Amino acid sequence: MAKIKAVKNGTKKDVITQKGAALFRKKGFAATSMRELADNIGVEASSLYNHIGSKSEILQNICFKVANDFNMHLNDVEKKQESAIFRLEDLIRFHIHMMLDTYDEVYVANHEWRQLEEPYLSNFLNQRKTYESRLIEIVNQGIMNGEFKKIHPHVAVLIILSAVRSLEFWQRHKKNINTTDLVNDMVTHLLNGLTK
Amino acid sequence: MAKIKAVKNGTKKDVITQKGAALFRKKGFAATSMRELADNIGVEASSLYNHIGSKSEILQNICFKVANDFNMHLNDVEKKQESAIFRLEDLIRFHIHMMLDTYDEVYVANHEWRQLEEPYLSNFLNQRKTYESRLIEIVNQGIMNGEFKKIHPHVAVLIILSAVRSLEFWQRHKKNINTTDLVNDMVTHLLNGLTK
DNA sequence: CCTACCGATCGGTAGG
DNA sequence: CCTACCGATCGGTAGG
Repeated sequence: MAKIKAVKNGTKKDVITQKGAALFRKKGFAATSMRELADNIGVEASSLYNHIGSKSEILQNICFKVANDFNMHLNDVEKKQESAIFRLEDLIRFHIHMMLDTYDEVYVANHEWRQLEEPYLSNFLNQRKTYESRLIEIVNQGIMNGEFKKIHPHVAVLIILSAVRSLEFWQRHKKNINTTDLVNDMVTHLLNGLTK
Repeated sequence: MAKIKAVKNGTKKDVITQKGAALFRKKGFAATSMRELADNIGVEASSLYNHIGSKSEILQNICFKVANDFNMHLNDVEKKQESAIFRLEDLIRFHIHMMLDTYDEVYVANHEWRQLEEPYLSNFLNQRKTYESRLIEIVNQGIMNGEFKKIHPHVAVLIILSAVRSLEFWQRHKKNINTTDLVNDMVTHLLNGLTK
């Protein structure tokens, strides 16, 4: 039974979304054709439309799934009411975890959101802006507490978010350093430059 | 005379490259049509081909121009034989400067290189890998010197390169913080987390 | 899920 | 630099 659960990838729609994410990451959304995606799955292009409404819809599914995962986790972190440094480390570790475990989806959400159509584009950007503001608020609290250096919280958040995105390049180096070392080194670099 | 120099943007080919960079950044390479680019310049699509050989060639010009600028500057920095921390700060400031001054081109080189065709794709990736290795060597020297903490130099370089890329999101915040503050805060965050 | 097909748009060329 | 046009490919639909 465990085997069946491990093998199945959910509905056909889920398969299309996953294969779509893998192709969109490798070639970009606009440069990937529905025929290519269909080939990759093993059906004709027209058959895809029994499970999804349009090519755009695949991109929407990917982007909003990723946004939702990050928002949900941030909700949890905010509820904890721990120190700012604890919450920030939790968030950094979650970002790294998401990047390593759902690489294609996160990559596509980071790079191809520009190809979303309205109103999805505006909605996505709003969500991202809100997420960023909530991170800034956490850093701000840490500055008030005296946990962090007095730098612009905006700049600190930009650096942290970008640093975790650097794992996009990680595939090449996977062999040389193990994940635990990587996460610890990253947290050290990012936080010890921020904590007093 | 100064006015003429300020107005002219070089050859028509340069205009095409610049307008191309602006459009490729906003919409992506694959999602930008030659008719759109031509409209933007104020000619018919077919007229573009008097100045450039193909759509791909525009992307090549952008990516290799950017790669060259970074390589040339790194050559200068390596010649200086200063402390590792001095050279690293110089490099960080140069990256920030490039990002702020030639935003479209750097953005496109960072995001759309995937759309390059062979042999340009391989060549570009090789250049990037070499550039990264040279930065790692600088950090490594700093660790040997005792200037830097003992973290994986690879991880440090990934964080630094990603952090300077975060300026891609900077446009939105330009009004709130001035550039000098930004650069200083960024250098502080990145280096004080790295220096003993 | 497939065959057959649509109108639109693409990058690019010929010829002046 | 433009008009006129090309073959190829695109996302998507009809109908079974």
